[in-house]
Amino acid sequence: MSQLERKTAGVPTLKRLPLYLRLLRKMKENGEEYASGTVVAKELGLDPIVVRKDLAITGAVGRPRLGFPMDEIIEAIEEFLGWTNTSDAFLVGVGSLGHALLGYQGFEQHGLRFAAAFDSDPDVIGKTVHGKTVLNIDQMPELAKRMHVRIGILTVTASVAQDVANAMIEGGIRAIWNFTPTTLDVPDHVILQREELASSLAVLSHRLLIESSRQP
Amino acid sequence: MSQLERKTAGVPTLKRLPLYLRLLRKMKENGEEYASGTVVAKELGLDPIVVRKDLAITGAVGRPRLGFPMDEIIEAIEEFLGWTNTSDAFLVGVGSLGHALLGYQGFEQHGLRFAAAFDSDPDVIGKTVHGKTVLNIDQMPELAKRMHVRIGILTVTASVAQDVANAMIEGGIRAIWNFTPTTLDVPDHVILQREELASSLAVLSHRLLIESSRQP
DNA sequence: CCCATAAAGATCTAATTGTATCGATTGACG
DNA sequence: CGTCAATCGATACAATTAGATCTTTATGGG
Ligand SMILES: NC(=O)c1ccc[n+]([C@@H]2O[C@H](COP(=O)([O-])OP(=O)(O)OC[C@H]3O[C@@H](n4cnc5c(N)ncnc54)[C@H](O)[C@@H]3O)[C@@H](O)[C@H]2O)c1
Ligand SMILES: NC(=O)c1ccc[n+]([C@@H]2O[C@H](COP(=O)([O-])OP(=O)(O)OC[C@H]3O[C@@H](n4cnc5c(N)ncnc54)[C@H](O)[C@@H]3O)[C@@H](O)[C@H]2O)c1
Repeated sequence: MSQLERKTAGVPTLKRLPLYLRLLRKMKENGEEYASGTVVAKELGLDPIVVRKDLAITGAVGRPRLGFPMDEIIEAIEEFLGWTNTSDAFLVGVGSLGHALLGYQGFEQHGLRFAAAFDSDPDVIGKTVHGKTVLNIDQMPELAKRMHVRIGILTVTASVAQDVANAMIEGGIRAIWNFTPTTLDVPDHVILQREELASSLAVLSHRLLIESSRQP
Repeated sequence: MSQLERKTAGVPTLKRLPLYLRLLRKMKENGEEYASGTVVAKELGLDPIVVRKDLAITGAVGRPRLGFPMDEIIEAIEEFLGWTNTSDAFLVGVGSLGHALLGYQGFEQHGLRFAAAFDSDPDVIGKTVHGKTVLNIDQMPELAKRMHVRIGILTVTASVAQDVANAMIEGGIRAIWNFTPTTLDVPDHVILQREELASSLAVLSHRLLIESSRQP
């Protein structure tokens, strides 16, 4: 128990932390010096107890009556998520989705920087997209090794997703953020994060169906 | 208990159902007539027991030794999710993300059709994006009412997300799929589904951090 | 200087989800 | 035609997570 340096948190907690972080940064900009779990909870529509427990896991200590010192709590969350030092990532597949992601400014605030983008389409290779020149996919594994890139973002056509994932792993990439609907087969030591739009849609559809049948 | 016609499922189950559906459709194309929970589980890297329980909730009945009849199980999942009749949806905010979503073919297989797209930018209004003409946002509430659209997809600039959501609700929209980082405040009867990229990234980052500290 | 109070922090309980076990059924095969 | 093996389906068990209660602490007002 005690030999583990860094506490490990449950997935629901991890998913809420970025929401706290975003709100806290905004509150800091407004000049607030302390943030209590209570106001954070109210602002985000969550239970105060959940918020307090989530914040506790990051190691931050709050002061009764005041809450958590703004700088400390922000630092603690960033530290806990590993967002203090921005990580380099490769994006592969500069189609419409890849295009959107490359242009999204929000990632830099979450410790992620696009070190390079790759594609296999000759029409796309060499083009500059949102300030990044698109490189040839063939160079990817070699470059990943040289730059010690650990995160790969997959936005290629579904049918080639496994091949590209293999190439990423060959290049030493240790975590793959998979936006394709393909179920990837990877070694144990590689972390997979699937971004499944269909799943979210399923939750929404089902809730809508339940609501509709309740009061038609 | 028994007066509820349709069973309600937990979120994790709902999120897995689309994965089953996609795989089952592919198996059907390959000419398979039955699908057992075991092979589905193996294919998707899940526990067979979980798959069986998930499939059971849809009401489908399987046959020992064979599995579930392909047509029945597919039908049962679609029915359960409300994907048998495609629903019309409005997409608001045809920026880079909205552009990508409009061009995504996958949604039609998940019971969702973009009835129309809207924006406020005069440079975008009137343009045709992936076969859809972009309309003026001012027309949205009125059109939503007339077409009885129940689903709204939010891909506008974060700062105007609440305003646009209000307009959607004014138009009678009952479920909002929110791709912006804004925490929306909506009446109880409106269903909110937030698509939070930062949350997924947090899970990935944290796992990477844990892995790295385990074997550096 | 003390008291009322808001908020953190610890401990417990309940619900949800995942995991395991066991029997029942049915088609395949010898 | 009978045995076998695979699979469903139900039930029981365990772990995780959400939610609730209670105590402690420190601050700000009187
Ligand atoms: N567009 C969306 O909104 C959306 C939503 C959810 C999921 N997805 C998934 O994301 C993926 C990409 O979607 P998209 O709409 O951007 O498709 P797209 O066709 O626009 O883009 C795919 C890109 O991948 C590139 N590519 C193909 N093979 C490659 C290879 N071997 N190496 C490198 N690059 C290669 C293509 O050149 C193209 O630029 C798809 O799997 C899709 O299912 C897209
Ligand atoms: N691009 C991404 O990859 C990405 C990822 C995650 C989240 N998001 C979020 O999605 C949203 C859209 O991102 P984007 O990159 O497409 O931004 P964008 O600026 O490219 O697009 C925003 C669009 O919204 C339109 N718009 C602005 N105000 C409007 C209004 N009042 N009514 C109707 N339309 C209006 C703009 O004209 C523009 O076309 C943002 O909130 C962003 O934070 C984007």
